[in-house]
Amino acid sequence: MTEHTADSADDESLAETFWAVASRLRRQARDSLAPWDVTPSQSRALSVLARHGEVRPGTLADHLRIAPRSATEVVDDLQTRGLVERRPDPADRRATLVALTAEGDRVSTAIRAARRAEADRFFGHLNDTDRAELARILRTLLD
Amino acid sequence: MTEHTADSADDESLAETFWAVASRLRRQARDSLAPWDVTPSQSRALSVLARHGEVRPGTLADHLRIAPRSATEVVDDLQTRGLVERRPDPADRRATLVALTAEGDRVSTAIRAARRAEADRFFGHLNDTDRAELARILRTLLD
DNA sequence: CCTCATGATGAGGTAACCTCAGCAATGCCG
DNA sequence: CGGCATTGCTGAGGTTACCTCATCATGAGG
Repeated sequence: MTEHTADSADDESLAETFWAVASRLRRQARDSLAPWDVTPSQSRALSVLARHGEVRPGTLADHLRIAPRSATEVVDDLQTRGLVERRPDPADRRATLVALTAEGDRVSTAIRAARRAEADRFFGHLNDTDRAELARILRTLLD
Repeated sequence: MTEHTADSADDESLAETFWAVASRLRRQARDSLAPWDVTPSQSRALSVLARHGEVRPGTLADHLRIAPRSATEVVDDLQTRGLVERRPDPADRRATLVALTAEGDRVSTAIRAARRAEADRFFGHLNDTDRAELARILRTLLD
């Protein structure tokens, strides 16, 4: 009936192993954000803003790969926490520009450092060779 | 004493690459479930039931690593779709046993096959050596 | 047999998304 | 240049997959 090769079963458990790693990494990422009381999606938005400077909500949505309406929501939350501000786009009166506040910049930088430390800790269990191999293999999967 | 070499930036991008792969894999998994109109969390529950036979909601929750209350919810959904049934636990009148219906068993088997095919397709882009390496390295990360 | 623990579930909440409508400003085309 | 579709944002309301806390029945130990 379900006569399959040993490779198939391996692939299935490979996916399972992959998800187990993902879940551990996700938990660690979440924990590392705790000190700033910022959710993962807010943190993603902050990092886009840090990388790209002021952008319109729609552009932010593109970078985050979410619907424009959802970007509005994330910006609302960040604005409530005083981490970003909205100002009119001088080039288009329909549009709004979202920019980090000084506090937002500070928090974003701190989170970036924490994220790096977290990745160090997580992937630091591998030796240099394995880390390079993992990076190479993962990139292969992204073609 | 995580004395590490100057690879911090690499580790960060390694995490990013990992998440990019994860998101691609997740999307493929979601698509492969579409024919059965079953959500990912329902599919996880079905697979636990297929593996373990009839279990109590609480046990199901343990396997899924969710709160017992949330397991009740998943079971409700699956029951509405006719994929599982509840029956009283003869050993404890407080408890309920959740079991796959015939239809649930059929769907669960089909999903398992689809999942295997999906994993084949996804990790099939790697040669045997890389696949083995990936599996080994991921397992290393799970200590 | 009385109390505490356990199993399930109702009620209600949250994060992070979504679509669809509506409004204002813009860009283009004849 | 006037009309009209398009673009940018956001209100309203929905979904998924979780959560906690309270409640109620049953079970188990002293």
